[in-house]
Amino acid sequence: MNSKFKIDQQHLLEVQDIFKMLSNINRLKILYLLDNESKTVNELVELLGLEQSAVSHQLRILRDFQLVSVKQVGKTKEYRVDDPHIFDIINEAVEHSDHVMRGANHGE
Amino acid sequence: MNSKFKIDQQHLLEVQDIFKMLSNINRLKILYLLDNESKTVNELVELLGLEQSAVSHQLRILRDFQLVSVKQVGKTKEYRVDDPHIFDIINEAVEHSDHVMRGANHGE
DNA sequence: AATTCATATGAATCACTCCTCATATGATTA
DNA sequence: TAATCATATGAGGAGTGATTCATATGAATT
Repeated sequence: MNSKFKIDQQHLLEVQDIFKMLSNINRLKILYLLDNESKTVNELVELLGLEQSAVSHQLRILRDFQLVSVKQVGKTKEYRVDDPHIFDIINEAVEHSDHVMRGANHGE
Repeated sequence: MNSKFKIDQQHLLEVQDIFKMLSNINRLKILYLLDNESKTVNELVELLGLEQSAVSHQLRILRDFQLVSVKQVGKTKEYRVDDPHIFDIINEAVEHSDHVMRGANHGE
């Protein structure tokens, strides 16, 4: 039998969706930019060099996953990361990336 | 400034690729099936209910990421997970999934 | 309330992913 | 070495994702 606990189809689909959501560099950048610091949509647009529309579309996805929260401030909206736990996953991937890079250097 | 260490474009692209690779339920299933236990391609085909070709295509991706290793055994090839560290990422996503589900129940 | 500033959304387009089909490669056995 | 079993690969097509363009909504200011 496998060492890891069995995981059902339902769980796997959720995990797949989380990874899909994280598999876009602009969403990753947005998460980093909004970590512990709120920013408006236009600020993100400037920082990322993307169309305002593109940023809004990505923010909608992050909102759907309840990763960011919004606060209306005057005419603008301030976004920030609402669920810092998401960085636990991202950081594991960063570590894996480092880990693999090290391995590649050794191997060749 | 942000609480998390800055991460450059290069790293972010690698992280994006890792998440892309993980954002497919069949690859996730294959990883679970090959964890601590080697299986042939045909065994995977049977267990997953996919075409042999589809399984081979996914195995190629997992090989490219050096997540699985292959050993020729007679006519068959035995695959197994080569880098169990990948489960650190997957397990974080599983936990996140649970975490979000709990949140949803509380909230509504 | 009309205008302006800020953000959101829908539709269209382009790119990419995954699967299937057909076929190739590669190892074993007759 | 011919045939067979096991796996790999390339091309093609359906579905999905990301971006852009145009426009809508919504709050604040005049």
